Amino acid sequence: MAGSQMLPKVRIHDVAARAGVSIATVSRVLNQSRPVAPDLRDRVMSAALELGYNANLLGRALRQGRSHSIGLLVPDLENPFFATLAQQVSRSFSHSNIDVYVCSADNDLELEHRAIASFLGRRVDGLVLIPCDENESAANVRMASLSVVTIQLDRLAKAVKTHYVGCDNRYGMGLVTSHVREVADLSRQPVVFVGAHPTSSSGRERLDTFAKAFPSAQRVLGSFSFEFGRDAMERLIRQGLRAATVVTDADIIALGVIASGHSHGFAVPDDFRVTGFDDVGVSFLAQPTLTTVRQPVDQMTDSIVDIVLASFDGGGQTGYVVRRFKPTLVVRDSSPAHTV
Amino acid sequence: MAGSQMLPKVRIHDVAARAGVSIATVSRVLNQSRPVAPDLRDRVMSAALELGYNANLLGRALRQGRSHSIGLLVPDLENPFFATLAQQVSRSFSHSNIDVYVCSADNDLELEHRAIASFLGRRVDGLVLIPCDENESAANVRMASLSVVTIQLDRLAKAVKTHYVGCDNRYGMGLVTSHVREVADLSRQPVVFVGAHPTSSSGRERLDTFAKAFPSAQRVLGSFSFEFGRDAMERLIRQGLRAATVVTDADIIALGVIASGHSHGFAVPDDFRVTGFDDVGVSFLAQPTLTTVRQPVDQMTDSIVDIVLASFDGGGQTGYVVRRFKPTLVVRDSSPAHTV
DNA sequence: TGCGGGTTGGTAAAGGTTTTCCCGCATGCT
DNA sequence: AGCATGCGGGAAAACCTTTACCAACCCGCA
Repeated sequence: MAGSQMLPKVRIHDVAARAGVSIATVSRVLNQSRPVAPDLRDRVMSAALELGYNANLLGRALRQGRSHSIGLLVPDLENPFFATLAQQVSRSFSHSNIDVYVCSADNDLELEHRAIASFLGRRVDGLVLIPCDENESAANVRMASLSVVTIQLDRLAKAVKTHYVGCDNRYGMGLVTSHVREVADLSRQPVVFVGAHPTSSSGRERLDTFAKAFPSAQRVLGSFSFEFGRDAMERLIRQGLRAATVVTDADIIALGVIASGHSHGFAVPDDFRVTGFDDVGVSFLAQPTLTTVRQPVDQMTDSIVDIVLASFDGGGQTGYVVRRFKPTLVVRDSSPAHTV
Repeated sequence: MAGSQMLPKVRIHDVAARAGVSIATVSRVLNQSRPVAPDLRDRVMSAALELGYNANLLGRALRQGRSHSIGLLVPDLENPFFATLAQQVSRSFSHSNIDVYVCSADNDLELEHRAIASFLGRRVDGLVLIPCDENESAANVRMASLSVVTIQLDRLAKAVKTHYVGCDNRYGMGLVTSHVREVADLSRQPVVFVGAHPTSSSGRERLDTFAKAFPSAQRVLGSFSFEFGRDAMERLIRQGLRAATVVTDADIIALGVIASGHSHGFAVPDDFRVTGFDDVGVSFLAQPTLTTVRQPVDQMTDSIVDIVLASFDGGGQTGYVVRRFKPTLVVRDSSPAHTV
């Protein structure tokens, strides 16, 4: 297809021929791996330029045993929090000479397995994983960790020992429950939890903390999605709920809750107070603006770079890095601190 | 780092030794490239399984001249429309044996260049590009198109001939302007355009069509982001605007517009009517739900698969595929068809 | 029995690069 | 003048796989 324009690939051999030197010299010039006489270097440089030489990274990786790339596997790119993580991981690595390649597992264990196997087959130098499921993903994560430096991000399949970067979900949900306890007029308004089934570590930690703070509160569980938040709220209202403080464990769920509340004619925060988690970009544009827990995403992704780079140098040292960043509570209009 | 657990990579040679056959036989069994006697095949299979053999895809790609992968380069993963496209492209390819790797250019021409060069160096079999800039990205797109089958998606750098898959933006914006003309009480409410600078083809096509329909309408231009939508509306209100039909060229901008309107005490759609474009997931959860133009994303990504697969077979035929899908207008509460 | 054809296994080349090893040359020192 | 040193260049091995080519074998058939 349009094959006519496809240029024949120019190899290092061609550059060498044009410059009148050996391929070793070309390689040394291009990688600056050893000093080369100025005149030869110039000849090589201009030859490469004129031919439009583009090194075959497969050959290089095969020879060097490293591909100068890492893989990032997210459960779902349509979840804005994961999209933000992906963007930030890329950004944090953009100043190193390591390429970041993103794959989506589409919340499917089989696809997760295939994606990891492909990454390993392509010999990525590191793998950043957000496991789909706290338990079921363990085998997949283990496979990765046996071959390459592996960092679990946000979610942890704790059955397998790897590096981990995330936020302190218990602490974050603790901030929420304190806030809710302080703000909600508990004598009149019930507290309700709407969140994901605890199949991911983040979800479980948040739910656990909430349950410990409000043992008798009603809980509605589903998935990390707008739709679930909307449907859950729908159900609650149908059950007769008319006022409550609704604690969710993700902004996208909170947005669904708010939308459903509005569509039934309720006011937020007057009738329902709502809190989120993650502080994704849209949350401060929600109506009303959303109280949520902000994760220090850029610090998290920066520390991933540190771990990866450190693993290249000190390939020998043992021990896994576990970094849990403290999130912060951002109080906005959906659950105002002052009495409404 | 935790290097102790790193398993030594098992090569095809090891499998062959364990099974007592030659490496050629192992390759033939694993790829089913030629029949192998049942007993040998079983020996090879179990040997591979026991050793946990994971083929080195670099070696394979180097030899075969194809990597069984394609690259997808988006300008910005935090833009939910691009995230959705990325997810859907992955999903559409998940039934072929082609891996999709996503990269973000972070709206930066230099990063866009680097990403494409890396993809080419890794010998992807195809490249799906959403160019950052209609004009400035042309050189980058051209570089790609000279080496590999290239498909521009959503945005088109028309200076370079490639395949293109997108939606008919003029038609889509035409649906909006008809709707606005029909709905808006033009005698009282002005029509205002808030959208991105026409540096991408989609943006330009949408703006052109709007400008042709409402030549004298005010226009505020910025970037494809929540923040711009909010700031633009802020400015309009400061300038004294109290009621209008605000046409935007992206849902994320529309969300910013609505948020700003609300925060200044205005009602949507009573004071301001707002329309979006793209129909990203959040738009039907916005408050009020957002009138927008839906792109048939799954059809678009499916046709990308078709183009890529076709280019593998009929490598010879010439001509570029250009598919512009008709979008549809989705009228919701932010600009109701009935009089408010 | 001899031969041809089809099937199956192995050997080796090829794909593009980096890097080790070695050699020649020039320089500096005694 | 002679020797040690060091710098820069080239040849070739190595990375891992697929595949073209060849050899061997088995079968049936004349």
